[in-house]
This record gives sequence, C-alpha cells and structure tokens, in this order.
Amino acid sequence: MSLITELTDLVSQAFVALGLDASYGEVVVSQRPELAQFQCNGALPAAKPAGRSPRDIAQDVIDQIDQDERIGSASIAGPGFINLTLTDAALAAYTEGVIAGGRMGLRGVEPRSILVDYGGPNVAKPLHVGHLRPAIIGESIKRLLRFQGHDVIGDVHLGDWGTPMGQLIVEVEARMPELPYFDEGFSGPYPDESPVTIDELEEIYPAASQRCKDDPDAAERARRATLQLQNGRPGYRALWQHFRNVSIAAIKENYDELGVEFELWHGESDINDLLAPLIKKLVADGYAEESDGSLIIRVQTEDDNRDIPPLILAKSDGATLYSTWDLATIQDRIESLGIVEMIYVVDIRQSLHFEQVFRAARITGIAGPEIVLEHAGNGTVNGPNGKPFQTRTGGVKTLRSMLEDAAALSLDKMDARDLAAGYPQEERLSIAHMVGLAAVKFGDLSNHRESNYIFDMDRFTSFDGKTGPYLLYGTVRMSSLLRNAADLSVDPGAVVPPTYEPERALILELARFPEVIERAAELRAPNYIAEYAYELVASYNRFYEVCHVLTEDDLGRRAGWVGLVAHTRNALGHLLEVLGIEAPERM
RNA sequence: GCCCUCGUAGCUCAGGGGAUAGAGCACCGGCCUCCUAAGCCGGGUGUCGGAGGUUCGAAUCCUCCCGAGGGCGCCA
Repeated sequence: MSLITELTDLVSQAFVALGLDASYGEVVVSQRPELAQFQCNGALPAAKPAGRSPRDIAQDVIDQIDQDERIGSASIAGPGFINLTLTDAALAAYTEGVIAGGRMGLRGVEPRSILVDYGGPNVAKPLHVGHLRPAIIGESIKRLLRFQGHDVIGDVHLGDWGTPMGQLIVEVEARMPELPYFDEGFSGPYPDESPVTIDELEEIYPAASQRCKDDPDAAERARRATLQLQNGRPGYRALWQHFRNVSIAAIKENYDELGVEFELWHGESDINDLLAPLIKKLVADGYAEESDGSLIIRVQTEDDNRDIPPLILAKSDGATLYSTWDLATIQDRIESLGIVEMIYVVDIRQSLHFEQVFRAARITGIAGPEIVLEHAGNGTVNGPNGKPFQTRTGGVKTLRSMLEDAAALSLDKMDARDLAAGYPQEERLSIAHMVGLAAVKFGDLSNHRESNYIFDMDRFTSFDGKTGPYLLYGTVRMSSLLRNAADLSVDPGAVVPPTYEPERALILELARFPEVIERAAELRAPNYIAEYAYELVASYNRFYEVCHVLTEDDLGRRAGWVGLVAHTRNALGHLLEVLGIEAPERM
C-alpha cells in the first residue's frame, strides 16, 4: 500500500469517528515542505456540514491520530489545514516494506484487455516528424498500463486502404503500363518481386498525390482504382500487396530505431471482408440511411447543443472510407480479440472523427456500454518558429534524419566537453545514440500529451537541466555506485531511519511512486512520469552530494544507503521503461 | 458562422478547488586531495490574457470579451 493511502486511511478513520464523511480524510503531499511532509485539507470543507469551525474539527482529528506511532507531528495551520510529519523510523519502515513487496507500493489492478492504437503510418510514406508524438506517447501509455498489470497490446494500424492507394496504382500504371497488374485479361500468377522499391515508392507517392491535385481526370481515375481495389480486382490487389510489403519493412525499421514496438501490424484493410455484411446489417436495422447518394449514420442526439455531422458509412460511389473502417475495426477488436478498452493515440485534430465513430459504435450496439472507447489525442510538433516542423528547404523532415541529428549533436557535445573520453569509439557512438534518443523522447514526453510544443534539438540534447541526458546521467551514477559497492562486497542492507534532509527527501520522493503511476495512467499522461523521473533523479543527486555512501563509517548506515540507492535505481528503471528510454551502463 | 483547444516569469513549459503559483533555460556568484562536476549550492523574477460569477478558498469550475491555433458529410 502506498504511504499516501496509509495516511489517508488513518485520517479518514478519524473523520469517521467524528461522525464525518471518510472522504474528508484525503491526505496529499504537503505544498509547504518546510512546514510538513503531508497535509489534509478535509477540515475546511467539513466545517459547513458539521456546523463547527474547521480548526475545531482539525484539532479533534489530530487528537485521534496523534497516538499513531508513525506520526512524528500533527498540527493545525492557518484556517484548518492539518499538517503531518512522519517519524524517521516510520519512513524507513515504510520503505523497507515497499522493497520487500517488490511492486514499488503499487496496488494491484483488475487486469483488462486493452488495445492502444498509435502509429498510423501510411503505406508508401516515410515516417516523418509528425509520427513522433503518437509513436512515443502511445508506446509509453501502452507500457504504463502494462506496468500497472493490464493486458495491453499495441496496434500500428497502417493507413493502407484509402484514396492514396488508388493514386499510387494509377501513377504506377502511367509509368509502367506494361506491368501485368493492369491487364484485366491476365490470368497467370503475378510476380513475386515488387515492381517498385521503397525508395521509388516514396518518390511516387508525392508525385501521384500532386498529379491528382492538378488533374481532376487523374483524381477520378484514382477514385475508381481505389474502389476496384476495395472490391478485390486481382491485379490491383497484387500490386497493392507489394506496396504494403515493402512499406511495412521500411516502417518497421524506422520504429525499431525509435524503440517502438507493435504487437499487431493491422491496417485499415484488414477488416475489408467485414464491411459489406456490417453495412447490410446497419441498413437493415435502420441505423444507416441514404443522404445525397451516400450512406450515413446520424449521431447527433437531442441533448446536443452543437452540430455533430453524421458519420459517412459509404460514399455515393459505394466505396467505404475511414469512418467505415474504424467502425468495423471496433467490432473486430471486440469480437475476435476480446478487447474491452481501446485507446487511440492519434492527432487531436481528429477528435470530431472519433466522436462520430464512437457515437456510431454506441448507437448501433457495436460497442456495448462496458467497452471503453477513448481518443487520447496528441498535439503537434512545431519548429523553433512555432510553425510545423520542417527542414531548411521547407520539406517535411523524416523521423530517421531527426534521430540521426540527435545522435550526431549528442556526440558533438560529448566531444566539445571531452566526455567519455577514454571509452572506445564504438561505445561512445552507442552512448551518443542513446543520449540522442533519450533527449528526443524526454523532450517530447515531458510536454502534456495534448499540447503543441516547440521542438528544440539543442535544448533537448543539453547536458544541463531538465533533459533526457540528465536522467541518463543520474541513472548511470546510481549504477556506477552500485557496481562499486558490489566490488567492495557491500550488500544492500535494511533502510535506516534518515538523518540528513536530502536522505529524508529522497525517501519521500520514492514514496510518491504509486500515486504518480496511477495518476499518469488515469489521464493517459506520460508527462507526469517524465516530470517525476526528473524529480527523482534530482532528489538522488542532492542525496548523493551529501551522503557519501561508500566512505560512510557506520556500516549499518552504509549498507542501508546502498539499499536505498538500489531502490532508487530500481524505481528509475521502471520509470525509464515506461517512458521507453534506454540508459547506458556508463557514460 | 458554429464547435474544440490554448493564453502562466525574458524564453521553453509544468501545475489534482487549498496556505506564499513552480521547474528548466538564460544571467551572476560559489563548490571537485571524496562513490562519474553530463553534478550540487546560493542569488529575482509574475496584472496566471481581461471582466464578472460560484466557493470559506479559483491559474484550476461557470459566463462573457480579447488574442492564437485547430476542426466542421462522401480525404486520412
């Protein structure tokens, strides 16, 4: 059980003994650390219903809890705040309990089958900066929920079924009309080899897109090709399969470099066979209706005070579109994967789309009330000028080049400050790589999920301040100390009651772990983890400065400190794992 | 036009109805015969966009206004 929970239980019981609601007993970390470690504000809101003054109530509560051996001091402050400070023995005992429990004080959860839908890369398009946020936020949310004990999988959910596919087909046909994919009379097996490499495909994509913008005729042909692809025209399917295969290989490589891993490589196309029966059923059941030639589901209710446009189930030419696929995908995930909770980490600008899809899923009964559907939208990455991130030449920057920049800049900074100078060059490169990745990830994850932020590589890779490199450095110092301890045959011992203020502060910081995890999971907000990881390392650095662990004469204390450092290293390891950040052994 | 999000220190950003609103950077000054100085310590910063309201208490909740960004049926 977490320390906060223990204290809340204690104080709640006191409120109950006074005939007041237990909820007044909520204890939080003190806002005024110089006054106390924890506080309870419950006496203030309790005053009115109790018909008593807040300070009177606070005094009665204090009288109840004062005898508890954990409480070092309990006092009234201001209008009726209850300030609590624990005994050093209680702090040590609590920390020992957490270490023995092995779960960082985290309470167990009722495991749920959760799917996080986060990547959303498109076939034929290289990953660019815009893919960074959903990828690392989604990965972090997945790891966070998994760490809590849920059964979580990630689905990359490829963009592989839309109009761009038709545009690609038309473009390839214009360039290589001799290929068998376009010959409707062709009956033999199609070639195993893709007619295009990923590099060619990535060049063809923007050209195709541009052509359809400039030429309405080409756009029309692309629309037809898309429809025929969806309807199963064999040549188109075969060609599309090549596009898909070469793209997935490239995309996988990109996500590997980023340290992002998906359990499912599903895409929009996977549920194609479900579409016709689903549409038929929705029409038969009266949920879908025709409107201007298209098929729609109305999702607005009488309670709405704003206009929610209907969800379009099928275009007037009969083709399906992303609303249809998303709806069918929800059905598929529930029915064939047993998913009860879906979290979409997708650009927040798509919130209306998800609102429509989720409403449609509810209305039609595809998702029952027990199913959680949530759009955990992410903001965008902007360049130093506050506008969408671009290369110097105005193009969109690829993810790969961004990561290369991060590693290169990290190495430059190591060279400039003569860091890790004696290490083999191979290790230095590996460190620079990890530092660069940590810089980018921490820089991103420390911002609130929904906010747009300014990407500043120089700031993110800085060795000073609240950055990824700072976290890694702290981790490395802990690892190094623990190695030295092992070399001296000093085993981690029982945590001793703290005597120094930074030591006490570190113990208190560690005790916050469960609440931070729970809060972050509840809000799907990795920035809480990032912030806490920073605070924890900062607390450790202050402890490290004051408490000279390995030269400590008191052997019991020395062993206890090693135990505390091991605990801290363990906690930080979990946090980095959740953030998806990897640390080197030394740097 | 309607809807959504945002507006907090010079800059970049945190902030769960609670006390005196925080961090990092930047700027100035200290600390290495000692476990990694990529570290630590000290120094000052605010009409929390504005105005009302709810509340014992509002950066936080509600209303209006100003400013920025985004979205709004057959693209994804």
